Amino acid sequence: MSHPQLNERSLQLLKALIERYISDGQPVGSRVLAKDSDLKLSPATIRNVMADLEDMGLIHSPHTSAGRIPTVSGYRLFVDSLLTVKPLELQEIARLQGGLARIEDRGQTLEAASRLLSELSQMAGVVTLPKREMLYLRHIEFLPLSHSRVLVIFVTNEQEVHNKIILTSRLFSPAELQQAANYLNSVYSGRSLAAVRDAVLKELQDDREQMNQLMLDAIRMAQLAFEPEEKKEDFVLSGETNLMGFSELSDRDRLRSLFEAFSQKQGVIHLLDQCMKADGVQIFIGEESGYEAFDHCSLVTSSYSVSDEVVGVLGVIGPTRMAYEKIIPYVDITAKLLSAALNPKSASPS
Amino acid sequence: MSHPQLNERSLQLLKALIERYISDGQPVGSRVLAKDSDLKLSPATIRNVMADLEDMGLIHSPHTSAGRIPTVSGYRLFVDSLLTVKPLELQEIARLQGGLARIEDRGQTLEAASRLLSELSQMAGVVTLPKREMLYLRHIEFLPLSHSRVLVIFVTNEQEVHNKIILTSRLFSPAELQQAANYLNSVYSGRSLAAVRDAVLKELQDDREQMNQLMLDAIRMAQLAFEPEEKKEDFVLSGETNLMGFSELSDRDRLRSLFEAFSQKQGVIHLLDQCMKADGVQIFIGEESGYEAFDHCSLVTSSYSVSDEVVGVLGVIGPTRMAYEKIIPYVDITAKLLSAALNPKSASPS
DNA sequence: AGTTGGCACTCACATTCCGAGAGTGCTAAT
DNA sequence: ATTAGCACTCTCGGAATGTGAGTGCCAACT
Repeated sequence: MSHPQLNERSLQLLKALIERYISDGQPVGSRVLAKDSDLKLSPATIRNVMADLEDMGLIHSPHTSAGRIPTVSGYRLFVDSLLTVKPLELQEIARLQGGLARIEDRGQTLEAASRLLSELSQMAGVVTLPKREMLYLRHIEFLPLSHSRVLVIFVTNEQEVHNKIILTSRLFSPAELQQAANYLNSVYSGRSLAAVRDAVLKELQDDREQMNQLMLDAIRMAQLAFEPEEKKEDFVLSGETNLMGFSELSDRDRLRSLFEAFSQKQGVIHLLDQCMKADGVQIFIGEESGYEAFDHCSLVTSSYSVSDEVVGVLGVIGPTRMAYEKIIPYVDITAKLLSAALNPKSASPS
Repeated sequence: MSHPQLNERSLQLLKALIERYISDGQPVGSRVLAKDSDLKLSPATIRNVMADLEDMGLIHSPHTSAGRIPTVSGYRLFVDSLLTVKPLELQEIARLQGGLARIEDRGQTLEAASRLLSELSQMAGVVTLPKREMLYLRHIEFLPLSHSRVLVIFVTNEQEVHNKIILTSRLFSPAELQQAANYLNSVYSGRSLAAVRDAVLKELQDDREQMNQLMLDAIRMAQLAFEPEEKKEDFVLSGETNLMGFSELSDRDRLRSLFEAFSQKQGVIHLLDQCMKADGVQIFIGEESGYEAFDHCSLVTSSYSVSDEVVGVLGVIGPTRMAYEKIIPYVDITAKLLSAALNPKSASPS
């Protein structure tokens, strides 16, 4: 067979080439690769193999007389089958844990996680806010504003406060609002917001007969309060400026469209949402993400959870040429630490 | 006198030169200036004047055979004494007003103002969050969390909800917390947070005798809730990416340090705080701001107010070479519109 | 058949070298 | 005081050139 094929040796060379390129940033030529890899082969042989790899679309050369650099498929094969990740040392983990645990405010915890990611990776770190739906309701409160506007305040998961202004059909007295809140608290407290919403809808459809006016009002307000809001989704980004240092992104237009994507938020959120389904570490390389602004970036993500429910995603954004073997464990451990920090503390015997 | 002096003519030429440079971005030579200005002077004469202006440090040439560009002092003189701002057309104002008025959520209003600034100017817009101190308290509420942690929720100015977790000295029952909140609401509602804090401190010092335990507890909690937090200050930034288009900022390191300043926030906040004292439009040109990252930027700001109290600052950030005569009225009007949008609506006869 | 040395060839990149153009400062004339 | 004239300086763009890295292919070797 003169057809290109992926034998053990070519894979080994591909691996060596990509590792070299990741650490150097320079196209890798046959000569350096010959010295770099353990294989005892001459540059000429390596050239043959490299030609095969190029035919298979795993590497390419930017111009005739330069070495080769990995393509997206090359990176993909690399991270899927060739990569050897180094697990972190326990000592290191303990150190990181210290930075995340025991922060009172939730927003600050997320920010700390994001900053942690960016500092570890020297690239950009991102953490989505927890999906509202997945949080469980702890307490709800209504506060009358002017006219028939009512401020709804609800607390979830011990710490987080959300608020929203709703327009009610008629004017309610403070006492009425208080009663409505009491009712809702007694019935729905402890359930997830998604569950509450479903239950509320069902109540409204099913049996209006046996409900008194108070309950009906309360339910109606709850419906308004918990109707889904697309706009509210958000993420915390840190270390964006680190990305300006990388030559592959320092092109004016690329950098600009990347930062524009960051401030539009919407596209990034959509991309991150996709990562919530899969568990474990997930990777998008270059164009794989489908967002033009991310064409020259890779995204390494992992989801995090509260009470065993996946509620959000965090990750690292950097140039496709990144040290995946380090970034992957970083993202992995940060996701676990963040989950631990957000979870209701286990009962601690004093 | 052969000494350089600032007569009417040289000022007129300086003005023409700066206007030309702002619109073109190219160093301005004697020839173009001769044609540009209304003065009937030969290039040679202009050259003499320009040499004088250079001696006075108002302009300088980047190299021997280029035209002149304004220095910081040149710009300063320009904006202080030479600038002719065009007031906006009423029609234009009405259009802008539409975008800002009638947004329910306060956070969104600030964001809208920031975006408005960046869109009008095609540069970056910034709006500080209102100073907490200046807001008046509308309602306060305590919610027990685990152990002796208490979630304090307080509403200010009709719409804004703040919250904070405090650690109390002992465990309080929900009923006790309710009573404390009732007490505080009855006594302090309607006053500014700063006033509340002062009053609370005074209460604690003055006459412990005639207070019952309940009031004392309430006061203590209020003290914890309202103690000043430096960290909470923040601003809303939009259109940062517009800045990447300007050649004078496209230098990698400059751009990076600028964006780093944006994400550090602290320095920017400090700078903006200084603008709160002066009223009317205020301008920092280049190094005047004292922050290295802003060396090549100008900042045009104005303060905005709620209930006739200055509570925050907004402005535009761009390269020193900006169309001040347009930006100044933009910033001015946006500040006024934002103040109007935030103020308690005047009673509207339906 | 796979591997290797040799060799001609191709490019990107840095360096150098003009030439053109813009703009200045100075001086002498008005 | 203003201006025309002139020599001079300096940047910028393009062309020419050399260098070095790296390739592809072929023929020879194992």
